[in-house]
Amino acid sequence: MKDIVSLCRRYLLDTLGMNVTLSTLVDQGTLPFFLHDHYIFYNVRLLDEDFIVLAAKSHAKLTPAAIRKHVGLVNSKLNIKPVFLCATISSFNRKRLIEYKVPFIIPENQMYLPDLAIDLREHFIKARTKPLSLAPATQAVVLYVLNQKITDPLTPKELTVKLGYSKMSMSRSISEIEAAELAKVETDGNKRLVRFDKNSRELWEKTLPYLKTPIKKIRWLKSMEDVSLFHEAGESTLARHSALTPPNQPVYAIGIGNWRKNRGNFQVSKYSDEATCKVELWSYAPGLISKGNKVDPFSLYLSLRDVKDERVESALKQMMEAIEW
DNA sequence: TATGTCGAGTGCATATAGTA
DNA sequence: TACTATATGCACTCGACATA
Repeated sequence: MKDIVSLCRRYLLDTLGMNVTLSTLVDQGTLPFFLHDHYIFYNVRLLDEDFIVLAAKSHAKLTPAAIRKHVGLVNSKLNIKPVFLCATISSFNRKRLIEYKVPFIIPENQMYLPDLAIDLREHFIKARTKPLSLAPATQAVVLYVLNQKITDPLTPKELTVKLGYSKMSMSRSISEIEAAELAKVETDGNKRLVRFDKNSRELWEKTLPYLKTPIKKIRWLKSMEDVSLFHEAGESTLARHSALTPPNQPVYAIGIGNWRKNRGNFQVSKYSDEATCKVELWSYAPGLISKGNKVDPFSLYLSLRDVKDERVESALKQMMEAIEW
């Protein structure tokens, strides 16, 4: 919290040439208790006017409407003009705050103080942090790039066409890829271009910590009637890439959405011993990425990397070593 | 300069699954 | 059963560009 206050002081000095002091509000008792969960309050004097600064403890849960309500409450209780202060803001929320005429300061970014006829804006810092793992749609994008060996820059629209996700999902995926520093994201006019500038091996190694198994669920089928809906997966495919013995019950994969659409057509068994094959329900459709009727080696690796079996571990190593990067 | 088009970003809504 | 988390789409808006 001390950081944002010093950032604010410095920002006011740089932009308005004012060396101000933010002192902790003494008379806090008159303010509703719940406000103290969200803000720390400071007094500040700007251009001969007193203000009370509501420094957000965490802006994540504060919507513009809530901030407007809180600011109005503080104004009515203390009869001093309030100013909302936080570290970052999205362009959407900035617009809403301006619509609501809520004075705010975003250090090193923007200051909106209508009472002082001040509306300074520089640039918007997107509150973007490194993801812990990639969304399934994002994982599909990276694996598509790896499998198809794509080097040309891609737009969200192209990815929408190629992978069948909505443009919004692809837009979010590109943001995730940018946040994880997996590729360079550039803008060309109103187009956004994602350029995977690493070689395949570098991209795979850099992406690996963010990747999850594609398997959401396992199902057992009494019979396999329409094999065209499925891609060969699991140990069945791994056996083709290595010296591993194929399993007695073949393993297949299908996107979970495709499974839901067709599940009335399958004879599902509760028990593996009465099934003829095992089906993995994947978070993305294996056919989006794979070129043939088998799942791609990268997704296969992710689907089996947690299997604690020396034979599988050895076969996976063998398969990955054989990949032509 | 005004206007239309299109790509992109956002909050919110919805469906689904997991968990207490 | 209710609540929560996750994943994705919808509706809307903004901004850049092309064209008249």
